[in-house]
Amino acid sequence: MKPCKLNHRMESSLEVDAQSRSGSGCAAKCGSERLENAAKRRLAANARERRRMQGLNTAFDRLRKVVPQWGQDKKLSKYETLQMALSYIMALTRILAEAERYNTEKDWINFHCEHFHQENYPAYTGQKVATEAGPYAQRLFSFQPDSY
DNA sequence: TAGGCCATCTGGTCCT
DNA sequence: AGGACCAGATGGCCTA
Repeated sequence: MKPCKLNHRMESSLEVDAQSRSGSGCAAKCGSERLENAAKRRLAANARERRRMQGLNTAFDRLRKVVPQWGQDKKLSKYETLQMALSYIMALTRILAEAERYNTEKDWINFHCEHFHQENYPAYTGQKVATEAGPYAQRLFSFQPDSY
């Protein structure tokens, strides 16, 4: 949980709001009720936003689990996860396309078993496929992510 | 210590 | 009106 500096900012802005309203006819009680309701709405919105972001993070975690992450002891960042998912999907799409070009299932499986190893994958973000990895890996992971 | 990544708060906009 | 979504701001934590 983060410290509540921002809450202090919120409180002060609400104070300004309340002061501007209560100056004329509005009773002090009315002003304080408005202030209280505004604060409650804000807190509720904050809680909703927290839940929403937690849901998003859960989705990222699920995506991390299905995306290749060989030997990466460190967890992929959100950006890296998206880039890797994109590369992975494109690679699988290519594999399916290749399958149509091979006559027998056995030929196709043999072809991919020979080349489908970790060293043929670039490590997710922006790394170019090493030329030594061979034409298969280059075809498989030709995608280059945009730079920031 | 700087830079990257992240969680949270916040106000604005859009949608129902 | 209220909720969902988004982007900007801010500050904490971690690592090179």
